[in-house]
Amino acid sequence: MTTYKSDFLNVLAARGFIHQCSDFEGLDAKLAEGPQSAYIGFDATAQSLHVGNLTGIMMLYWFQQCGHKPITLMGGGTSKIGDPSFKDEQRKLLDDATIEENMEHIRKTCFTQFLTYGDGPSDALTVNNNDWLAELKYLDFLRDYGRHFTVNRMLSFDSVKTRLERESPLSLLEFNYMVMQGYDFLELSRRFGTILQMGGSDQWGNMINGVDLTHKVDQRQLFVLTAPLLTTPDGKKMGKTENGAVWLNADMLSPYDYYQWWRNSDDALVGTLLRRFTVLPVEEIEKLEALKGQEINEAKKILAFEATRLCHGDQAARDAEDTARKVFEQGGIGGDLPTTEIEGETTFVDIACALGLTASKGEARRIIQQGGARVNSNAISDPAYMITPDQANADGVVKVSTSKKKHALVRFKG
RNA sequence: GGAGGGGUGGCUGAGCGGUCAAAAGCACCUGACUGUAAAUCAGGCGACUAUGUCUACGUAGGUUCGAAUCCUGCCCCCUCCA
Repeated sequence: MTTYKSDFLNVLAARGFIHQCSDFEGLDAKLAEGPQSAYIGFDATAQSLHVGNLTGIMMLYWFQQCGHKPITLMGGGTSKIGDPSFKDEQRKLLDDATIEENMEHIRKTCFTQFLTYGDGPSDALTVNNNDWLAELKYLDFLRDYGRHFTVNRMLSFDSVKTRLERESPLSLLEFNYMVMQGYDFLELSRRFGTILQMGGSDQWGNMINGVDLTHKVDQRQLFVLTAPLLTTPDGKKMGKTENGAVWLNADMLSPYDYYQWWRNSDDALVGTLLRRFTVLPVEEIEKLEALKGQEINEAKKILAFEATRLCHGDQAARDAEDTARKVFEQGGIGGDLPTTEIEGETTFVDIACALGLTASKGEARRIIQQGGARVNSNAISDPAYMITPDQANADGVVKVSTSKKKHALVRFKG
C-alpha cells in the first residue's frame, strides 16, 4: 500500500475510503502542510440522512480527527433542482419551507453525532449553498462561469448519458445541477479556502467540474477525492430495509432496528463495514474479519454495536444489543422492541397491523397462513387468532412476531 | 403549428372487447436449509366489514349487457418536420 505524508490520506487508505483522487501527490502535500478545509455536499430532500450518506460523514469525521476543518454543505439551493445523476425520472421539486426544515433536522440529528461544530480552527461548519446560489444573476453567471462549461463535455458524463440513452427527458434545470455543484466548490474555496471536495464515486463527474472551474477562473488548484460506492458482493446498492432507507435519525429508524440492520450484514462485507463505519483500530478489524463460518457472527455483533454507538450513543447501543441478545439468543423479550398498549382482547391480525409489523391486514393473514406468525414464540395458524390478557407474562406483556426477525410487544392496560 | 409513436401494479414490460386484480422478469414478503449471512428450493405478493365488495391500466366523458382493450376531449412524454 502506498504511504502518504498526511495522516488523513493514510487513515483513509487503511480504511478503504479511497477510490479516485484528482491528484494524490498534490493533495497529500497540501494536507501535510497543515490544517485544511474540505467539504461534502448533502441533499436536503428528506428529514434525515441515511447509511448511503454515512461514508461521507465518516470521511469528514476522520478529516476532523486529523486536525482539519470539515464543512458540511447542505444543498438548500441544489435541492431545488435535484441531482439528475443516474436517475431515470425527474425528481419532484421541493418547496423552500420543506428544504429549510429538512436541513435543520439533519444538522441536529445526524451531523452533530459525528462531528464537533464550533468556531475553533478544526471545528466543523455547516453552510447552505442557497446562500449564494439564490442570489446569482442569470446573465452575469452565464458570462462569468457559463462560458467555462462546454456542453460537449457535459454530455460526455456517464450520469447524463444514462438519461439520454433511455430517451428520458433531462430538463435544462436538471442539466444545470453539475454547474451549480461546480460553482459551490469555487464559492467555498473563496469563502473558506476549502481545497478539497469528497464524495461517492458516482459524484466524480459533478465534483471535478468545480476543480476545473476554479482553475480557470481563480487559477487555484483544488482537489477531489472519491470513495468507492458501497455495494453488496453481487453489485447491488446497499442501504435498504424492508421499510425503505436505513435512516440515521432515531425518529425515523429506531436504534434497535439500526443495530439489527448492521447485525444482518452480508458475511463478505463485514471487514469493509468495520473499516468504514466503526472507529476500531485497523489491527483489531483484521482479526475480526479473519473469523470463519459461524464465528463471523461475533464480528457482526461488534460491527452492529460500534456502528450504533457512533450514531446513537453508548446507551442506545447497549440497549439495542441487550434487546437483540434477549430476543434472538434467549427467545425472550427485550425493552427495545416496538410496543403498543391495548385494552381487552384483539385479533392477531389487527395488532400486527397496528404495530407496523405488516402493511395490511391481508398481509397479516397471509403470514399466519404461511407459518410466520408467532405469539410468545409459539406458531399460530388460525387467521382469526385472538390475543388475550391471559397470554401476558408476569410483566403484562405478550410478544407477537410476524417472522423470525420481526417482533413486537403488546401490553395490556390495567 | 404539422406528422407519427407512446402513457399499464415499486420498476422493466406483455395484454389490445368478456375467462384481467391484469403474463413474464426484477424487487419485496413468508417458510425450509443455515449461523439473526450468502446461495438454493417451496410458496406468496391491491384493499376490505372477505366464497363477496371496493379501488386500480395518464385524465374526463362516451359506445356496449360488458372496456386496460373501441370512440371523443384534455394533460404529459418520445421521434421527425416547420
